[in-house]
Amino acid sequence: MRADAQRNRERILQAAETVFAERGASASTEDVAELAGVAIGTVFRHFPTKKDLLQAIMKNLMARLAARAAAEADLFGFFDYFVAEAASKKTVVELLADAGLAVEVSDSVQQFREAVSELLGTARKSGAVRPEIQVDEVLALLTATSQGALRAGWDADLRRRTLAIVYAGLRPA
Amino acid sequence: MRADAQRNRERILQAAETVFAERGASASTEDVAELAGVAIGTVFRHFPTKKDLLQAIMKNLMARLAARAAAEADLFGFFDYFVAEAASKKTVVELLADAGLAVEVSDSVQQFREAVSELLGTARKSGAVRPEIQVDEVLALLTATSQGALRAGWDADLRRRTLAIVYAGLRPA
Amino acid sequence: MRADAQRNRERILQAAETVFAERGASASTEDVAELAGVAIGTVFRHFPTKKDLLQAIMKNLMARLAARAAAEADLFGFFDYFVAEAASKKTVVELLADAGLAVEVSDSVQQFREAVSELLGTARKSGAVRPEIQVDEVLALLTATSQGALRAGWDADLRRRTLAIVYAGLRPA
Amino acid sequence: MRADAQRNRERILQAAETVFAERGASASTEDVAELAGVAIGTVFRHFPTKKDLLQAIMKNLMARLAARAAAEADLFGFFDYFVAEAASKKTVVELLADAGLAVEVSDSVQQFREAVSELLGTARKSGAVRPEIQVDEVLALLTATSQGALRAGWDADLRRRTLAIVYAGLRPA
DNA sequence: CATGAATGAGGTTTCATTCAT
DNA sequence: AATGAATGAAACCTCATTCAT
Repeated sequence: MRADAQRNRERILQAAETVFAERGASASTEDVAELAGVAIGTVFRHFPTKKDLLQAIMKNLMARLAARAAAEADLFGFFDYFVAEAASKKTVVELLADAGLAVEVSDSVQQFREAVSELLGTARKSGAVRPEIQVDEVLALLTATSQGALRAGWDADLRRRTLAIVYAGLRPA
Repeated sequence: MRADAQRNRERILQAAETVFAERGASASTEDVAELAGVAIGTVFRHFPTKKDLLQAIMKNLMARLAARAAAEADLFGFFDYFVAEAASKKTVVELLADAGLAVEVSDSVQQFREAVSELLGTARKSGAVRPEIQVDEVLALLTATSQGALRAGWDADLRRRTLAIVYAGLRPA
Repeated sequence: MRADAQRNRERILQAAETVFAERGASASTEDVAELAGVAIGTVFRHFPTKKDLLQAIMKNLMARLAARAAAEADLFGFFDYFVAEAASKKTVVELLADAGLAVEVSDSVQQFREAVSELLGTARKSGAVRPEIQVDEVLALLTATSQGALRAGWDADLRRRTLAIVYAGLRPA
Repeated sequence: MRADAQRNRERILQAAETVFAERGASASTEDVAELAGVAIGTVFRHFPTKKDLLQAIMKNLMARLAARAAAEADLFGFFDYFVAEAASKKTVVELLADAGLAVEVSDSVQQFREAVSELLGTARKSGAVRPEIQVDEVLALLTATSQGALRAGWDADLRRRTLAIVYAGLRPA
């Protein structure tokens, strides 16, 4: 791929993330093109369908989240970060949870899952989380609370109180 | 309203609930009309805009949920029911969480909130839930887990394990 | 026709005149029914198509104008009245000028024409109007200036100055 | 703009003028597209709303009329031309008189007004028109007679006789 | 490769007219 | 006769996708 094509690809992804984050996945591809500063044809050359574009964003996002999770030491800290982020990103969570798209980004999802699994292992060892809790439940709670935070527009205080309950549920009695 | 009109209104609402539950709020009004067995004009006579139709569904739903909550004795039992229901209804949860629509159905939302508040009061008195927990957090968790159950397609077992964590978080230590 | 049916017919005509005068001939029949205080079906029972309703209004109007013209002594006075009226009635003029409708109201048009002809005769005899001017031109100028007054929104002063020119054109040199 | 796009834009404008001239401003955009030989989307790409399309026609028309007025030496000659043209163009006159649209084409209207003003000046100087007559009245008469010619379907002879009266009104006694 | 104009299916909404109540 | 709910064609407009330039 030529250097300028690569540059375009990245600008499109960046623009798409912004646009879809602000207006949801039903925002138009034309708006993405405009923000990216390219013509609509260029978007479709890089991502043949809108679905492809959404998947690419998702992949990108999962990779970043996995990196973040890998760099983080504390499960609850990561949880806080993740849910706070979700509150400001519409698509992130829409896509995270949408099984229809998830199938074809399984690689990045897998990496993300492993990073969270790692954090969970540490948390269990340190006694911060009950030993019988598995990564699936943690991911489920992560998804659920992100969605809630995003779609119901929790304020910072409600978010804190709600997560406190979830954390209490994860801790040993 | 004439009897036949009333009957149609209900068939439309029923059809709309089904259609939007299956394909989300972006399904077409035309499909609703077809399933209801009426012409498109009839849908728009009863609900002048698509938004009106969505709001009517929402109102309906909240009323049913409030009734269910009022009839239920146990907070956790209601929680189980609610989240299981959500798993099979796309719109329910989309709408529940969408503030844009919520504004004009606030009456029914209010009733629902009160029914949940009642359950929470009972649960607190019986010692099943910590006294400092408020109705906002319970609603937040309800929304969050419904969304999760719905959008991420949790199976029955994952749902059970995830809710178990939430319940543990609500109980006194 | 039963007395109540007759009453309804008149209320509908009255309402139609108001509604179409305010919002033009593209206003909806439903709005006419509402203002008349009858159901839409009643409007269509009395006037099987919208065109019929418009024609009936036109007929009504022409009769009133003919009466007014017959009662008036001075051509220019009638002209003033007519154009001032037009300025506040959308449909009047739309319909007056629309040949498509005019065909089937020719009776009333004929009466109106004769009333104007009468006024013109008087004006010619008194020397206020040149003898070679015929009723067709007077009607043409009547239509033209009404349309202008209506659609271009002439204010009272512009109307006066414009009509003054027309009157000067009608008078002997 | 690409050459083909420019060509399409012009074909659409041309088609729109024809269609609206024949059937009035309530003719459908779809019919315009068909006559222009483009898809409906193309019309809306060039003119995002129907109103925009109507305004563009209006602008076009005013420019042509202004050019014609500027090229003409004689006020009465221009008047003849204008009213004869109107007789074959529905929209021309509908739009000319419709203040709702006029607001945003004021530039072209202004140019047209000035061209007529110029002709009027010449006519006054040559003694063909009374000195106290202003451009507003001339424009008013232009609008009025165009509307009349158009909507009432004056034939060539009636048009001539009617305009003769108007011209007599404009001339010094 | 990039551009951006063109396509056309599909969505929401309006409204004259019909017809069961 | 009156009612008003139902019909469905037709209007405007959007947007994912294709393709000539």
